[in-house]
Amino acid sequence: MTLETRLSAPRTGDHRAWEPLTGAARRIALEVLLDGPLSRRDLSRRMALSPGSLTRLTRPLLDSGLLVEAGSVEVGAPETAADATDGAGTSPRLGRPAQPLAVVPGSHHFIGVKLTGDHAYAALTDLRAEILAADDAPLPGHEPQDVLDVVAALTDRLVSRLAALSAGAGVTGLGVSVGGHVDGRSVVTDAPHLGWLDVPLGELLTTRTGLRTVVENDIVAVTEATHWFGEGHGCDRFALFTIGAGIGYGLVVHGEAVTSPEAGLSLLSHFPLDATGPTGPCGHAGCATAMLTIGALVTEGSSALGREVTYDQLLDLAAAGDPVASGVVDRAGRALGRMLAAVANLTMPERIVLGGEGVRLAQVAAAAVRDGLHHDRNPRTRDPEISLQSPELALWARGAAVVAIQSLVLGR
Amino acid sequence: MTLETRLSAPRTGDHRAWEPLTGAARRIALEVLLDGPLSRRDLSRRMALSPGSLTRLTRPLLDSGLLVEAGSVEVGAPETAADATDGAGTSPRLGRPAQPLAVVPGSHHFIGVKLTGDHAYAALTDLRAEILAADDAPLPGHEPQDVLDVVAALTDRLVSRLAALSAGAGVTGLGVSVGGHVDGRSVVTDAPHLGWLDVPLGELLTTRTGLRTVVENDIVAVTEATHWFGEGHGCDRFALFTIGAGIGYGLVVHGEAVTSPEAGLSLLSHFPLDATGPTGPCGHAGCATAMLTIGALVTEGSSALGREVTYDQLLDLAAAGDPVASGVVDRAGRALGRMLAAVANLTMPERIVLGGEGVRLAQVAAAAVRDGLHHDRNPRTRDPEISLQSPELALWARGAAVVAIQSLVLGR
DNA sequence: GCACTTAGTTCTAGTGCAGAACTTAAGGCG
DNA sequence: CGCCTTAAGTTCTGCACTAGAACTAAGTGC
Repeated sequence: MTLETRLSAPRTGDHRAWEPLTGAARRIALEVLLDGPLSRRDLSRRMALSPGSLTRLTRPLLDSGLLVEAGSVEVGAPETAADATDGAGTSPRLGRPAQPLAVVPGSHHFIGVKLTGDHAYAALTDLRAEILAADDAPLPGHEPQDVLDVVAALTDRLVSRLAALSAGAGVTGLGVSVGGHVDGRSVVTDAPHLGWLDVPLGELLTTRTGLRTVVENDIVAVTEATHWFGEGHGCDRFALFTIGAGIGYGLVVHGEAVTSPEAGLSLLSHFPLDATGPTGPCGHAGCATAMLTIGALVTEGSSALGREVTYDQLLDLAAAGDPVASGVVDRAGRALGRMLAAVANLTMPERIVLGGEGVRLAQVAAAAVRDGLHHDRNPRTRDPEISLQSPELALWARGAAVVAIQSLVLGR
Repeated sequence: MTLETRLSAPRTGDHRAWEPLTGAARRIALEVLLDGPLSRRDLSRRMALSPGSLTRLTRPLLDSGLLVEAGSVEVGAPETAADATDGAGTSPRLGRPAQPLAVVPGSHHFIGVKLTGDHAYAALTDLRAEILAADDAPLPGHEPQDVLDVVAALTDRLVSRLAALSAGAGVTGLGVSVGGHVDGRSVVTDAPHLGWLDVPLGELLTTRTGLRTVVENDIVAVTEATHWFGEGHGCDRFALFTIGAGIGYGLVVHGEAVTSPEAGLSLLSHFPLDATGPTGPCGHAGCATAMLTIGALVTEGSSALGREVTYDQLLDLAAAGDPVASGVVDRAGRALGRMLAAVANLTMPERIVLGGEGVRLAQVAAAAVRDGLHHDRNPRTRDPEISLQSPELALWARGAAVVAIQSLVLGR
């Protein structure tokens, strides 16, 4: 160990900065990373540690460049950060002002790649999962070798982009997400869209790119991103429901994502929502796929209107009051509401986050969604908070990057 | 502290035995309580502690009489316990034999009371939640005073029974469960069946009985009992679904019960299961209440058969092959299957535990339940394990006792 | 300027853990 | 029968981390 320490020069931002962290120091870094600038006093309260311990524990974190005292530094938006902290606290503005600690987002960088059946979407992020650059490429084939080539090429390009943005900075980790089942954040045991069974993608990419690589199911990855840095932040229990080409569903309970072997199986695709609804390709009448996916709505809308419309055109028409389009959209909205009622009844979340490329449905058909939600809910309940996520595709790649961030920060 | 130690004579089974426990010692006691006899070696592996620490930490637990070395003692079934441990391990039967540690179940006793709108059911249990005696009494009224009187009378009677069973033993804690919402395991904020709003039942009973008292929602309490000592034991994620006069639903995720403010609201009562089903008192067609409760099935069965039948008679007829009874029962079984599919799809449990007085439906209509389950499940999924719980009413009171046990063991 | 309040630091004593060496209790084997 | 092997459990020592007290720092209000 002493040998290794001597050999590797302690550069600022070196990813080794995390590794020797003891339990308490790790937790401090994690708290500050997730909950923005926090003073030592805040931390001592949160973690039930004495003030003295905080001085001792934070010093190496500051020395290593992972944290800074946000009061005296210009990272990102200095005043905003300071204001937020001051305003948020019990701020009697008395006594010595607190010295909030913040992570230096640029101290580490990560790359996330989301794989679909025919394309790879990549994003470069900082330690707080802010997207600095994005890129994508088609997959020439489904052989693991094809995918390795594409991911390596995307990674190379983003590494160069990062070098251009800030000289000397390197990438700490790579995260890859894929539809299907992933074991131990490393082995793709079953990915139907790629036709893969037991491909050790993590290992293959670690040797190919030289980056510490983790792999996770795509919806689990987005759920983690939503939990750590997104609309589910600070929530002990929330559900993520995405609408797009398909239906996605992720669950966080007790501050931790549920990662069952079934988490990647698109369990809600055939959830029954409207017995009188159209029948999807699966043969189920009025199932979630037939009622809510973009494809289903485009088909329904085009047939009802007597002409081909895109998803956005359909929603625009409904928003403008077109009765035919509204009929189609409201019916879907009502089905969405009943879906959310089922989620709320069975998982009791504090919040439900809606996302995916088709999330605009929830805005346009907001009243119908509420209707459907209340129809299947006990009137004594309070509605869960409902947050909408941006429909950007880059969020899927960001999810993969967050898994890489977690791997570093949690040390596993 | 030294003073206090000197003042309180260290009696065996004194409930103070738990209180000075430090974090690690508490966890050891908890592991041994929940996972039966464990050797120090087992514990050191589970808790990532050195063998030396185990010696140090277990000594006071043995001295206080909370634990015993199960190899040299006759508690309950000595040979069975020893065999189980030996058989379970990697048992190469080489080297020094492990000395399993076990809790002394009789070192503490608890009373649990379940309140309904018109009755109180009480149970006396040991530290492992085994029921030693049961009792019950009608409630003369809904005033808190009426309920206090009944609970105090039942408690007195069970304390006497305990004294008769084992001289000198006392009761460590009292748990009370009630349908409705309970705050902080103490205050009944809303109990519709009793017409209560914000009754500080925990405090009232603590002063009235002199026992450390905790209060919890009834279904949460049964869920905790199932989790710690019942069919959900050892499960990281499971759902409990009870069929009786109403529908009950509890959820454990990441080894912890979900206790949202909504957990006691009977959220699944109106869950839609069969659009063509009968309409319940709530006005929903084919909701869980209308399809699955004992009352609904008795009504359906009696009307279909043209004569009054009891629940058990209906199930007997169906089991014997009566086509009319089978029609009613299978339809309910199928609805139950679809209910379980929804639970499985949305919460991804390892196991679903079925309980309640009407649980026999799941046995008699097993094939229909499987049908309904598969109808709404992705064929790539594996069925969750399904366990049946005894339909005994005493389990509800046991649940209340378990909450009292938890209060002591977890120190909150 | 001075008291007051709260944040953060320094120092010391004590706790609790790991790790190594040792003891104990079995089976295997010549 | 005695010795070796294996694995569980114990004892002891050093170390890492923590709490707590006393102290310093940096502001506000009078």
